Amino acid sequence: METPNDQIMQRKEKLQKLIDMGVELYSGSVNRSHSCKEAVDQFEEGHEVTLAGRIKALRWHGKAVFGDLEDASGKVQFYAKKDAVGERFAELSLLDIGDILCIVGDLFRTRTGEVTVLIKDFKIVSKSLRPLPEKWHGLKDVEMRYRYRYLDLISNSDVAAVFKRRSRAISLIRSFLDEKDFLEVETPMMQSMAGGATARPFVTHHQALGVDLYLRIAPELYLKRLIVGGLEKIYELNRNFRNEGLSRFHNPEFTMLEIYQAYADYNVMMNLTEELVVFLCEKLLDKLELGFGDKTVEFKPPWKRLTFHEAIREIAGVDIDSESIQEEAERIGVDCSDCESKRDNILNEIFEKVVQPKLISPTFIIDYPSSLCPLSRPKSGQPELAERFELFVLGQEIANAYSELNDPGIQYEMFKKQAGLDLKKIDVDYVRALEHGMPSAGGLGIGIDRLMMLLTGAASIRDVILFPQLRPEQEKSSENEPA
RNA sequence: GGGUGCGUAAUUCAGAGGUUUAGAAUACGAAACUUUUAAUUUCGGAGUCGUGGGUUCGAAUCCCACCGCACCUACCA
Repeated sequence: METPNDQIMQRKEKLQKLIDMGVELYSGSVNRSHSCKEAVDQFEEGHEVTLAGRIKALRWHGKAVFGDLEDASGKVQFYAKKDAVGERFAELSLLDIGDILCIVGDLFRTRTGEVTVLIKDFKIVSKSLRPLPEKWHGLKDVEMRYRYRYLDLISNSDVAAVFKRRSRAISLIRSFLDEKDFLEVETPMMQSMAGGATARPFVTHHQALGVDLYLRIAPELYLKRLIVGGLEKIYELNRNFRNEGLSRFHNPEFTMLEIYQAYADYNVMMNLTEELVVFLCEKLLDKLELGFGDKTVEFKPPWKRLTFHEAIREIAGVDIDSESIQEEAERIGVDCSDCESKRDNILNEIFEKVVQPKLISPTFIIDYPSSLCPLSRPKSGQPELAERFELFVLGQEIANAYSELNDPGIQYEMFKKQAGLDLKKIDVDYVRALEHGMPSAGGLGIGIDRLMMLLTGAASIRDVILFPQLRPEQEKSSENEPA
């Protein structure tokens, strides 16, 4: 019922004119001789180049026009004049900002010294039917930036840089681990039981098998099966899915790096974590000190390592030997109403509320009370502590690691406790695998999206995920229909 | 789930203490211009002020509901 806006109408009219003129649009491959950047960097007066890209600006001068052509490498100016293109000038006059254009021409420098292509021949590769966002403020509306990421990428030049850095980081992680003889593996994302973490899963259904399947919340139990199978050093770098709330730090699907190493323990994984993150900082940023607002994060190793109890004593200033830890908590204003008066729960509450936000530069917190982490191996000689660490940076958890539990008896008891009465929820095959004997092992998980937030200075996880989860777009009007 | 804030042209933003026809810039159309580069000059078109109700002589503006988004908070490895 509504008419599309007049700019779309005008562009459609231009498209029709081009068609009427017999111009072939939306055609096939284009053989470029250079990228825009190469054309500028390798400038040679009079040298012919064939370039292609999106028109980002047009400056008309009657029977001549200057424009900016942009491809993935950068921008180059082109210049077309009626003398040089003859009657095809009419075709040029139907160009719009946003059109995809292939140009053939000779390089020259304008009187201000800018490298420019003097167009001899050209081809409209694709006509743009919708106007681009405003040229110097770019696209600001965050909803539109996430929803229409292509527009964000076209109009905000720094966005591509974030995702290029992310891609480079992923590639560096692989080469770092491959170099150390870790084997990259792929385990099921559709699992008949969603194990390895406690989170609400997404459910789907397999028609042919007639069973419900869960999108994995963690690859952990499959990776450990591979440790049983003798693959000693493995990692998986891929998506996990958790059916929980969205926030600045949570997206329903997120990228996780999990690494397992047989015969290692959490100390080995701690060193590996430190080495990996320092490696990434050096390769990606060429520095180990990052500023975030008024805070400075110092990645220079060795990183601070505090036991859970030390952290609470030193950072929260709590007397952890106190008779009444509850009183201590209340003294520093921590609400423990949900802690069921359990000492470890209260300590955990103090840790999360008071200690964690103060962990700015990378800090390993080690040796958690066993009761807080049933899935890890008790510390030898101190069964009340778990061989586990978490890495915190800027108050956010970045990594989590354990000396893995490999006792099938204890594992089975843990599963039974978690499953309650529903014994069908127990991954008996995993217990069976452990019964065949699993080497001691260190296991490490690193949240890649949060790590990328650090490495790009992003304030929201949505700034490091190309297409973050949003509520599906509503059918509002013909605005949404194809132009 | 709870709280706070925001939603005005294709885009970036003004306007909010109630008053003629809701402004600006970019973008778009017309005219001039064959070395401009945020091109310039002149003219023009473009908006159901998120949606729906209410108060009022009169609402973009005040009130209510809904929709969408953001932030905080809660839940959650």
